Amino acid sequence: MTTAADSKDEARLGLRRRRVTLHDLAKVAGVDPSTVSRVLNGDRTLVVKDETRRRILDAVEELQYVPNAMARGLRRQRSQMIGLLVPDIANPFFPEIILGAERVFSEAGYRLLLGNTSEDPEKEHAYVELLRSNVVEGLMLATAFTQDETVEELTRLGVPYVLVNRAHAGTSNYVVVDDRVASRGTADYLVGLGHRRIAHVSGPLYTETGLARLRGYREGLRAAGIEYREEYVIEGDFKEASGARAIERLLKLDEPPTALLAANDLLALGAMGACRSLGVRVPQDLSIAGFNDVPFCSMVTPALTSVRVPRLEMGMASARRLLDLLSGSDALQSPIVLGTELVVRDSTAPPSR
Amino acid sequence: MTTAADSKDEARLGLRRRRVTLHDLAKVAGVDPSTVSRVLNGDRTLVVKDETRRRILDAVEELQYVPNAMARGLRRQRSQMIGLLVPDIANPFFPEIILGAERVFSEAGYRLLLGNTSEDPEKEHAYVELLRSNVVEGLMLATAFTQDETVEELTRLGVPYVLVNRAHAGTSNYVVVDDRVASRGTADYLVGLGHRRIAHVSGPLYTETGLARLRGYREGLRAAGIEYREEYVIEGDFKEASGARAIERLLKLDEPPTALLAANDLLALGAMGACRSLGVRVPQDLSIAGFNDVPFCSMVTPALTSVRVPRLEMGMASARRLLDLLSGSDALQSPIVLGTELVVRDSTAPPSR
DNA sequence: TTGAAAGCGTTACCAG
DNA sequence: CTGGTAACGCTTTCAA
Repeated sequence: MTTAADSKDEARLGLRRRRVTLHDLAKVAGVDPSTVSRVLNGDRTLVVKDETRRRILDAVEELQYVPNAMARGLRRQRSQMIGLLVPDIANPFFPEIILGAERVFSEAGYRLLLGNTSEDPEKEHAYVELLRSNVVEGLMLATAFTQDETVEELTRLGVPYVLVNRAHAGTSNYVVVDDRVASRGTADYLVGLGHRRIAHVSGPLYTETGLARLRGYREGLRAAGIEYREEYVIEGDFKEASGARAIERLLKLDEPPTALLAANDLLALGAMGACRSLGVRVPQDLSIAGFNDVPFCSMVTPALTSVRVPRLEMGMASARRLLDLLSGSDALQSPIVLGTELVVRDSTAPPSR
Repeated sequence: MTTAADSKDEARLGLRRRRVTLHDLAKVAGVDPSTVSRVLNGDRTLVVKDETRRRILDAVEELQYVPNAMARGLRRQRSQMIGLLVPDIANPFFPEIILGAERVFSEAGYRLLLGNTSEDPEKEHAYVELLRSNVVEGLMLATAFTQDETVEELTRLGVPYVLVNRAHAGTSNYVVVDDRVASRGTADYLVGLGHRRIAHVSGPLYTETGLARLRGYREGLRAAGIEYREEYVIEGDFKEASGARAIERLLKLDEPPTALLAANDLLALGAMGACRSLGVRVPQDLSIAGFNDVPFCSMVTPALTSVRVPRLEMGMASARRLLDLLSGSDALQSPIVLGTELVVRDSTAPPSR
């Protein structure tokens, strides 16, 4: 018992005392380390005498024992960590995805290693190495601009990964929304308001999302019997500035549009800003709709009509899928497609002309 | 050489082949594992024959060897990981802090484990355990509502940690801005515009930041010889709704204020929203200033005047301090206080009455 | 029901 | 300059 007491004093002493190991604990409890391990891992198959268990648990309390995760990980070949890669945490699209993932993972006893790739392929690759070095057991990629190369490398390595908000031909482990259908829905809505001259600022057309949203737009117009006008479609880059630039060009046309379907909220916001400085009123002179429904949509004036993407759900679903993969369920599951919803606010109205 | 070739074929085969260890590598290179280790760790003191080095490096390429981080960590007693705790990633105040920290840490070869505490003391405590279990080497706490208990426990344990945007008596390892001075600056500015009836929606008064900003406000008024009016100060909780509630009460007063100094941007935004629905024009009828300058300040209409807090810098400085701590520099450093700047936008103007 | 021993994949020390 | 060997702290057979 003196051992225990001494240790306690040591603990009070504080600062950087040697870590308590299973060994110390076993000595204090008067049993073998392996027995301690069994008790601590709640091994239900092996039965342990009640009194022994008691003694061990007491010792744990006494010594404030916490197992060393690296030793355990090395032995078990599991780190209990997941890597989550995002292109830019500051982009309001991602935090909720992270939140959703964190919720599911922490519930399952996994920790989250966060990586901001800044859309840099090298950084991205560094995180693949992390997987190979057993730092993480799986990877969640929320990086839309990802080099396909990375995805292919992961597939080749045969390691567990899931794609968030992005599809890929080589896998079915991804969670997305149907961008085409959602975009089509917004187009339909604008048509329903009475608009005929509807423009579109797209995302980069080398991204899946950019393309799909453009397709949805075209589909909506076609269904309404509205002729496609090339000058009404401008390729942007998902950032504010290109939305502003687009609107400036559109308003110079002989027949300017009465509505704008932007491929994301930032583009819409940029467009709104440009309208303000040009003295064009939204929605009276021009209706604007965005995509993603990031938090600021409801904060700007006029509040922005947008497509709600269930980001929290997306993060959670992706995490669950990855967990499935990790538990070795080899059953090939199909991609997960989540539903969207058009949130109508104040930036859209019937055309006044 | 056959071994190497075989391994290569195995690699092409892909899927879940056994990990390559230092042993395999040593065999292929025809040297002892310890020699490989020396070469790979770039030990400059020990000299290695060029040809040996060459052979080893070739083998690394050949086998695509990546060291096992857990084995290394166990041996070296270092995980190369830092835990970063935030109360809520979705709060726009935090992403940039995370970004700054990530930048510094990844440069230094550390990885970031992200923890969302949701202001839940239990979760917070779970992350302290992570430290004790050697998962992370240090902790960065960006949680303003943190129980003091946690900080004290960390101090007692003698482990490396740093506080972000929050001071604490028991330590000098924190990075903050001078909230009082910044708040005072905004008050001075409003006074300078000609306002005399200036109200304040504070943060929770059990937070350091909440208190300090209130003090700055009072100081500014006192310096201008403006009498303190109790009914002009309302305690909020840093969230939109309480900003709205506050403004409703303030506008019912016999002498409603002509300016509002909000303790953060969310409060200011809530106030702005309430003004809109009450038909009160900003800034003509009421000037509003916020605090933190989160990204949406420049996006709302009218754009919100606010105090810029160097969040990226804050994340970086905190990370650097933690790195210092980790490298065992025992030199007691003083707290880091970063400068702020008032960003004047469209939500503030001279009083019209 | 418990103990002993053999690793997990590294690194660091000591010989040679 | 390089090889052997003993840990790091834990889990998991295999015996007893």
